[in-house]
Amino acid sequence: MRTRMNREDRRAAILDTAIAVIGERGFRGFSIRDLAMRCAMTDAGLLHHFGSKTDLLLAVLDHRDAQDEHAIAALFPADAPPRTRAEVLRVLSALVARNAERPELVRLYAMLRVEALAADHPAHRYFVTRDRLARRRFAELFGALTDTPENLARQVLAAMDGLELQWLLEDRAFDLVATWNETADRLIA
Amino acid sequence: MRTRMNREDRRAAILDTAIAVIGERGFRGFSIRDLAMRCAMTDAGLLHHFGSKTDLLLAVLDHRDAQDEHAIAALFPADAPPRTRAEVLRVLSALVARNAERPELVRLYAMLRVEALAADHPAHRYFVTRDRLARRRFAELFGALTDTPENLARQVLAAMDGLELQWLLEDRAFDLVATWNETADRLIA
DNA sequence: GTCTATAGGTAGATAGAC
DNA sequence: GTCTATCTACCTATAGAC
Repeated sequence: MRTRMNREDRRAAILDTAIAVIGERGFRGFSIRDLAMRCAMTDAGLLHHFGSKTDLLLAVLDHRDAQDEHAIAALFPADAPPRTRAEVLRVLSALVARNAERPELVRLYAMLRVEALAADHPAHRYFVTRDRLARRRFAELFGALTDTPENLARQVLAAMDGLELQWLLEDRAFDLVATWNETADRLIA
Repeated sequence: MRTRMNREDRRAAILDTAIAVIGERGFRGFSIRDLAMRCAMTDAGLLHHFGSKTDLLLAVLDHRDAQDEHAIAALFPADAPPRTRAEVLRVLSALVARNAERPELVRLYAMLRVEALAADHPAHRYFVTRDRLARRRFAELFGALTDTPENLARQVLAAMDGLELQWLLEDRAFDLVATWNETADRLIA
């Protein structure tokens, strides 16, 4: 007796499982068949919803971006007001705290970002654009704090990503947010 | 007219090419056949030297460790003398400078470290052990500078790895060593 | 919307000739 | 030591039944 799902719910369920599977094995390392089994379907059934493996990957990334849009926009308002150091630290801490609640997502992006270094990877363009945007947003955030905001943005992003990966490597054995707050306090003048 | 190689030279040549190929596609993403072609051999010929794909990966890691042993030992002497802040910064800078000359190696380790998050990855144990050792060495290095050296070690390692990955993502468009020196100066009290 | 069946390709690994 | 040939297994994707 299987529960019937409508198109939207089924797609959403597949995408959620795909986040975990791709995060574990990478885009190249996972198979449609394996993902389909975890969704209690056949591979053909799954491909009915997403035409190809590549389309599935891009759908995962789009899906996540749509979900995160509001939260990100709230932290980085378009009118970009000048910020005090305390405000900046609070924004960064909130970002990390958000990620600390979504380890599968942190893992997905860590995996794909490295895999997508290869120019022929289907997510290569996506990550080039995404990282450029992240650097720009961070540089704007730091505009009032230093005369080389691009440089600081690079270092802060690197430290943040590095610490999140370390947190996964150590099986989340330390307090990510507390440790990040310490790093940020040292890194930002 | 092909150049004949003896066993040692052939193995070394394969391992060098494997560093590049695995760094580009990951362990799961590359094929023995592709690697063999880049070495101007067949897959069967290559497997004569390394019994299996997994054995090849472990041979790559062993090979690198043997090559790096001396350089690392010189930077982290076993008698572990107390260090001044300036000495510590110099050691870290030397480590990063060394990596800046070996981008294929940085990429290999970045790729494998993420891939090997999965417990069934053939290099999983290797990286668990390796990261623990790195944290211990760094903590020893920071012993005289702070009363929470393990905590600082984690943050410095994370920032270093994160910046090296950023450097690859941006196609080495910034000066890795200079940027790292700036980060380290801020991070280490 | 999900299935079975299958096409068509590529993978890792082995056997045996040279 | 390297080759050709081959085995077995798995992959993505499609066609068509229900």
